[in-house]
Amino acid sequence: MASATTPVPGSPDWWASRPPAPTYRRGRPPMDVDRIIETALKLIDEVGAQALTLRMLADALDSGTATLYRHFNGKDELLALVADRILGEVRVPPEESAGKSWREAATVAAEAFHGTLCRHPRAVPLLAAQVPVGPNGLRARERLLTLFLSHGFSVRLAARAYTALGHYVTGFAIQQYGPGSPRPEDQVHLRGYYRSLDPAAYPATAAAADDLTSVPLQEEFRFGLELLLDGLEQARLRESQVCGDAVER
Amino acid sequence: MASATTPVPGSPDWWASRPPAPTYRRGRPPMDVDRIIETALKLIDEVGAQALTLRMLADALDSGTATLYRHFNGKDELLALVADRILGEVRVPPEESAGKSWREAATVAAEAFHGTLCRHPRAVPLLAAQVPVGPNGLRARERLLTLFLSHGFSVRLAARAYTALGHYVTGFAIQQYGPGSPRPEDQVHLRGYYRSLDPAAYPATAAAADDLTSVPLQEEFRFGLELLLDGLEQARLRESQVCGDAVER
DNA sequence: ACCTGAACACCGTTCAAGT
DNA sequence: ACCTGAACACCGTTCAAGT
Repeated sequence: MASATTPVPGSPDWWASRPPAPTYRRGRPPMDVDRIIETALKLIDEVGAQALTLRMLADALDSGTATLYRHFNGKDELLALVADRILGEVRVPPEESAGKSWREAATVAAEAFHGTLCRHPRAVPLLAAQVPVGPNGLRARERLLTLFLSHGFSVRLAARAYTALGHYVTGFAIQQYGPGSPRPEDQVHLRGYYRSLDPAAYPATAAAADDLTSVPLQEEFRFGLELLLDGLEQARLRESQVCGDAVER
Repeated sequence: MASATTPVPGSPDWWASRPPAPTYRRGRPPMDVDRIIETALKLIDEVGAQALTLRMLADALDSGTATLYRHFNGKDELLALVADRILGEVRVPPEESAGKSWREAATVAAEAFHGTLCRHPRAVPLLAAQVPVGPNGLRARERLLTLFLSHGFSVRLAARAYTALGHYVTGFAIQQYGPGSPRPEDQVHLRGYYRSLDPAAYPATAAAADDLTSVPLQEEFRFGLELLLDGLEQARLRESQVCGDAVER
């Protein structure tokens, strides 16, 4: 029943089959694989994950493509490692969340995640492509789940809240930075496009042209986030009314 | 200021530069480009957009790769056409929305969109990668905006509601069907993985392992959608309280 | 006028030969 | 034991030669 094939890079099985700590072989410095990932991320930020070439990466490292294969088994593995590397950049100040409500803390966490994605726009498709289960992905998931649980969410609702928030942030970022809209000034282009449409055929779109495009994306992100949190607030109230039990104090 | 380069396939400029009607040249039947897209979609459903090869497509059409270039300028253009083709599959029964509330109608629309994405799981990255401004994308946007406007939403709120819903559906689908989780049985794998984690290091994730993975994804989709609609309902109430004016009847 | 075989530059990947 | 030049199969794309 269980397949004997190599696990898909980025999948749970793949991460589980990796050496637990960053592959310290013998007494050599651990610079190797980290430096490759760091350089790959820098190149991806410049040209995009699609356009990144192993030859390009090898050149930047003053090496050859064959050498890269001593540290990972192909480009897919490299991209999975880079994706988790980016997740490791998300910084949520833990001291802040102490005195704050779950809602404030969730807002800070979602915006920290979104901010990190904004710093690596060309890498967003990497993050959106799969459920992040690398070490840094696990850490982020754990932190967010703990946040909800510690504020009285049931396990069930906490799990759903995490998934909904994660989907929203990555979904938003990929539409914001997808390959179809690489330039920031595309909003203006898009507005002109909506305006130029036949008002008879597209009355609503033409009327909403400005509102569809003029809103700063940061503000738009906040708006959708507030919608989700409003909904979560109601779900939590419903839950505590029906069951009357908080999971923990 | 304006660049003289070829517009990016899938961008507004690119769509605008295309022949408005499906390129009827002379009196030849319009089967050509449509048949290519149809065949490409079938192949993408089987092997994924990444693995689709122009040679593979040409073979399936009993032709050569060079012939394909007579109908579009490269693979990116083909993929943009396929993406809009998929959007054209979304069917929202218009008669249904007549007697329904905006909330019911929005639910039907979101689930129709989600259902279409579920029928083409391997093509989802195509849809998530950019703002859809092809003819079918425009049609869907127009329909949804009209829905909100006709139920008293302000233009501003309607635009944001559309964006939030669209982000949610595509964001959800890409996480559901991304290349990292191609198989349906991966949920079970993922649960085993969460359970196998060190409970000391990941107490919340281990505790929520079942809730993170056992929920049917269809139900999970509904849950997040309800959250969004709850939030929209509140935003609409706030809006009508403050302004006191409905846009139209 | 339209189609296409054959080539081109380049990709990810492999391996035998180096040190 | 570790590295890597050089090759391999194959990709998207082009163009001169066919009909």
